[in-house]
Amino acid sequence: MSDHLDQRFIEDLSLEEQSVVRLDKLRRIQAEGNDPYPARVPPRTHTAAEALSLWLELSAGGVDEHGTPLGDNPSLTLAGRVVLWRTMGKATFGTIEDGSGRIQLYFKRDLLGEAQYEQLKRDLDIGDFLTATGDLFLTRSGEITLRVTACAIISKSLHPLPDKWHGLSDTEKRYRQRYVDLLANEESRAVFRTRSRMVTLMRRFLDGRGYLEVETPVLQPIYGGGAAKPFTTFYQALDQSFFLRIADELYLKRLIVGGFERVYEFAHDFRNEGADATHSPEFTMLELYEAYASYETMMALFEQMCVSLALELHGSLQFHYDGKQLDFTPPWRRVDMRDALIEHAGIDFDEYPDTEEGRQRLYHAARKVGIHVEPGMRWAKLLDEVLGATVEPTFISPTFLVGHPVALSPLAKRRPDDPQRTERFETYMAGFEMCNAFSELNDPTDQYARFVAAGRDAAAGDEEAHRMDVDFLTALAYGMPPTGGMGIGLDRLAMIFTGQTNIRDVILFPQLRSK
RNA sequence: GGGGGUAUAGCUUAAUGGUAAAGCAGCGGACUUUUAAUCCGUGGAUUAGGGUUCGAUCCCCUGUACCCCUACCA
Repeated sequence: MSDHLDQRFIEDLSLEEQSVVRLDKLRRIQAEGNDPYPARVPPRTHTAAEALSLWLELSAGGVDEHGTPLGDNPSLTLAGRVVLWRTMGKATFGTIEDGSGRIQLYFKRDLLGEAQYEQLKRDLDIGDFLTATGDLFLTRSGEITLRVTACAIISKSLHPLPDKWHGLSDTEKRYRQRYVDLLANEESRAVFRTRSRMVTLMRRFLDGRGYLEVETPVLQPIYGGGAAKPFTTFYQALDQSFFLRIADELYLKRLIVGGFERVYEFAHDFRNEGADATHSPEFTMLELYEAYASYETMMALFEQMCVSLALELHGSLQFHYDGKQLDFTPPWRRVDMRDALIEHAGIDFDEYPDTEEGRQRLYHAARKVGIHVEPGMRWAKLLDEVLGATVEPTFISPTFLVGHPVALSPLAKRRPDDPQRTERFETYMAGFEMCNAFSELNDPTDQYARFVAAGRDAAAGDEEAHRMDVDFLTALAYGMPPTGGMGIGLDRLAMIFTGQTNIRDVILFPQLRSK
């Protein structure tokens, strides 16, 4: 039945026995003059969900002993993927699924005619897309069902679907072939619907506050706005190496310089680093900047945004995540980094200045409280290690961590009361970082000094050190108003609101090694 | 990078140093209101390579992929 090209198709796609059978059915449908992939199909009059709710109206006037409405009973045309199929001789029940849900169809030989009925029985497989026209009735067991008078296969499926009851659970296949995961697992579809809804709500939230959504370059000649190893690429037309952005911070601030007072971007950022349950090398960050605002403004904004997300997505400010109870009720706890380190690690970083001597003493102090640190670690790195090991895991309900030292925050403004610390906060939920915000440093001379300091690390071989960006400094030198800015880890926030504990489960197509 | 785990039919699972089992899906048959329909019959599989062994899916080594922990990643 299959010609030469079909044989190659079977080999190249590694079609198994069942798929070859389906391919034969496909060819038979064509041989009988029907198109299994028609360009035009009868217009769908209702989705499954619409048909089900229509039944409430139709049945309001009562139904007869066959389950048919006594009153008006219009003809509807539905379409969807066949997910269940039960033939019982001269009658068949099938269930189709469309984007709105599922509905049962009833096929009766006497109604369809023997030829079409037998053809359907013979050529249709679970997984095929079907269009069906008929009227609604209620079966004996009380299920709303379409009594089909005309139908057609509108797309033939060659691969058998995963188990109708267990779905697809193989992790690797779920990531590699997300389409199979989605079509087989309603829970997976729900996760991505929720993520999408979350993004919509965030956009609406910001738009409602006069923010402007912008797009800035993914390919950047100098990577900046964070501390991370970049992906590198080559820009042929410019004959120059470029980097995939690790952040869009410095571009959004240029827009503030340019006079846009409130900007945001949902940015795909790229960091050429390890992947684990909370890190993906390609991830999404929402960054936003607001002129004449400070980190206090950002704190209130993030809190309000998350409260509205929790109410919209969970209907409550309290919900469970990974077995932990999270409480979003404002005001959120605010914890000073120095106080928290004294409390949880017994280390007061004010007693360890950022000098070689102070660094060494901090190293030993960290060792003493049992934290795994390396002798060569920089002061800021040591502090971060201690923080990550002792303080961060205690932040389950949303918590603002404030009071970061300048050395950890090269783009943040100094505190007026303590120039060695910054106007910065990070928000933690369920023990990991969700957001990072500060009063943006707008003093070009101080920013220059910070780049120079970072440049020493870069010269020492630290790929992650901030790079001197003269154009950015030039922008600041034209004058940037006092500005509050924030970066929100969108994937992580999606994990919180969808109950997922692995970042790959909220990314539609996570990268895996090629097989 | 280090450590641990997993890999069996299209899917979900079982078992064994001696012919690899089941449910769903498939194929053939019965059944004109089923509900994961049911009933009868039936084909199909041990991640790749090497070793030990009379014999390996199982034991050993190597590779590959995925997962977890750890490290890296503020």
